[in-house]
Amino acid sequence: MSDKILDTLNDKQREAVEYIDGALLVLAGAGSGKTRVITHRFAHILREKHLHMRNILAVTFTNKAANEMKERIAYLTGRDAFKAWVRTFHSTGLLIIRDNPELIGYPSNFSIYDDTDSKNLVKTIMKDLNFDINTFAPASVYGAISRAKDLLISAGEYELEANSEFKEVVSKTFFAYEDNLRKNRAVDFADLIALPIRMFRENPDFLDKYRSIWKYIMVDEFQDTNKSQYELLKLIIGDNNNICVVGDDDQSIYGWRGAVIDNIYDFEKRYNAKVIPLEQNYRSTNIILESANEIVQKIPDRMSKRLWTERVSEDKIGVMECADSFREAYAIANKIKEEIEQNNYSYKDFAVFYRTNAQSRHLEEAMRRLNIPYMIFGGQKFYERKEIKDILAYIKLIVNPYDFTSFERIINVPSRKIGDITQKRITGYALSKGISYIEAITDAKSAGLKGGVLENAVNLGEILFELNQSVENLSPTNFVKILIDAVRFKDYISGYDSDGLDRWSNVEELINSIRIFETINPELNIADFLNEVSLQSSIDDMENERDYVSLMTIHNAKGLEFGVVFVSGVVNGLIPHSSSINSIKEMNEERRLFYVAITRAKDKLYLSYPLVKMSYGENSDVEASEFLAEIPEQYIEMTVKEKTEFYAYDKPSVKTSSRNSFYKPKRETKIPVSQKIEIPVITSDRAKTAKISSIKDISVGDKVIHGVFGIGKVEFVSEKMIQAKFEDYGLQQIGGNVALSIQKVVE
DNA sequence: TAATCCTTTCTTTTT
DNA sequence: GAAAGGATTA
Repeated sequence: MSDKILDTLNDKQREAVEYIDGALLVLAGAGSGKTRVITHRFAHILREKHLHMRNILAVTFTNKAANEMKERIAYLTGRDAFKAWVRTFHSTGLLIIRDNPELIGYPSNFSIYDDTDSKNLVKTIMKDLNFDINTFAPASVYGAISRAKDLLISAGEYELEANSEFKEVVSKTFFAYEDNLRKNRAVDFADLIALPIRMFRENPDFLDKYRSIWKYIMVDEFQDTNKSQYELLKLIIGDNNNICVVGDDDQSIYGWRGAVIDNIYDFEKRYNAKVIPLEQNYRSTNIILESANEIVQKIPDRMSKRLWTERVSEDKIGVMECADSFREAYAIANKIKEEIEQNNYSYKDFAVFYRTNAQSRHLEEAMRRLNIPYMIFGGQKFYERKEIKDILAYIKLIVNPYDFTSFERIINVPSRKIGDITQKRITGYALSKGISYIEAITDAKSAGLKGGVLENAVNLGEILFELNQSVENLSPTNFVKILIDAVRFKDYISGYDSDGLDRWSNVEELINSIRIFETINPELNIADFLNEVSLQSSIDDMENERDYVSLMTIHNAKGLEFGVVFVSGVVNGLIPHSSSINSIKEMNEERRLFYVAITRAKDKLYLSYPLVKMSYGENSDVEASEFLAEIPEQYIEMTVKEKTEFYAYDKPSVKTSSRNSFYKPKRETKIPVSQKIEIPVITSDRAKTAKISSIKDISVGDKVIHGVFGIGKVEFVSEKMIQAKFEDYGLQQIGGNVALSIQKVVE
């Protein structure tokens, strides 16, 4: 009889799946089917041991991976895997804290600070402590604090080893930072792991509860766990040796975030684990795989494993030497078009990787001009856009009125004529009385505010108070709509700058995602939505239905695969990055990073590099990455080779910034005359639009453009609103400040 | 005292 | 080429 759990596996995979009791280390090379091993093993254990879904804990690094695993498990078991404990480390930690926050003295409505929030807090603290922000960057101080927390080092312990000026600054900031997190009733990312550890250590009963639930444990991407994550695991494991970790030391690329490869070696010894290497790669061709092997084999102390593949191909690795990164982007875009025409690929089969987010701009521009649908993952993430963070800060403050960082963020947004000095009055008042910021704003008179400023403050306080009372009662969508309306966010955002329309459409997208959240989780409120978004990662919302080219950093690409992969900016200074050249350890990580990039490719790989790179707004000459020379010559084919001797004209830009938009001649941009690649002249990639000053400028029959709905035709106009029919969204009513949300399309 | 404009600084990667 | 700090204006 056929068995879909075991039959489709190769010998090694099957061995790993069937090795149920005792510790197991699966050394899973790139593309060797590790997700398959985890999901099949999950299903197999359930069946063999007659367990409930909740009895197995599987930890991954992204929500996307978790969701895919749940789907696979559902398919394999024929059971509802929605409740399966397949989660990220951080969301597992959050769940444990939420289970009983009183154990660490937190209320149930605590806030979660993301990196930006935490950095802001550090900065405020450093200013308060009179530290020079120019000498000691708040970002690196926060980095030091969070690395310490990942190592489970407390502020007190850090202080003992603070033997430099920088470390002393960190130490003092660290104390205040922890103190402030508590006062703000907030936890940061590191706390999501560190606090559960504390809860478990201090409350054995609490730990026992989880130990009795989780009878089997699996961890994905184990090479990327840091000290605290490993500690948390050790606590959960206890005497139960039924733990399986899956990892690949060659793909460890998060050392800078505190990940320790040594965890793998330690695991093997500590638990006397059986080691099963998975060496057959099902993803890449022999040429791609052998080239990748060349890159990492120079790293000493690797765990022994040599990947092999049955996929033999004639296709060499395409190398593209381009005049500058602008032309590089066009070369890539053109190559994508060419591949699609010749080889029946669709856009989904392509990905372009880069080392730094800043590199995405040229690529984006090239994709747009050549009409290639694309999606950028990471970088300026949706939830990190200013307007979105502002609204989320409002919600955070309403849910947790003691949250200073959120208070500080929104107190003068939109402008309420409350500057630094007035703000300090309010915070001073709140702290001296021990009351929440919402109470302090509402009682701003006692804080010493007067006149219009006082009125503004009190008004805001009342809005926030009302909403605070309604967190449980209002549906998330209504909650956020009322909020946005009450603080006149639309008027503010629309008059913001020339991007006002874009920004407002982001806000509408936020409302939309809240609506979706509400539909999926009808019983949850806006506070639950906050928890969800704080832990979302950049590739989580990757969808399968639409056809587009994926653009992302190499770090974001881990775990993914594409038919054709482009790695751009393969120059010394980016890959390997200039900040790594002085450290052997970091150089090895750069190697692994390049290895990860290469091994994402199934059929074809292109490596491209510019001869001139823009940095600090200045052009400088660069050379091809030293790693490139390590790829065997017979595997390489030079597909594009441009020269840089000829300089023609300044490159045009699709979008000019609203400020400083006057023409400023820059250093000549190098564009060779003998150029095969065509830059299309685009008259307009958007409809030409004209701003209107009031609703009176619109009449029935006009074509209009709306940030979210796109282009539509006006069918009805009244004094206060218009109705228009949109291509994708049908008939929509637009009210409020119509002049700001709509523009006329000029034929 | 807040908002605006101009100058300076700085860019790795992210759950 | 953007974001953030500092000086200037209102």
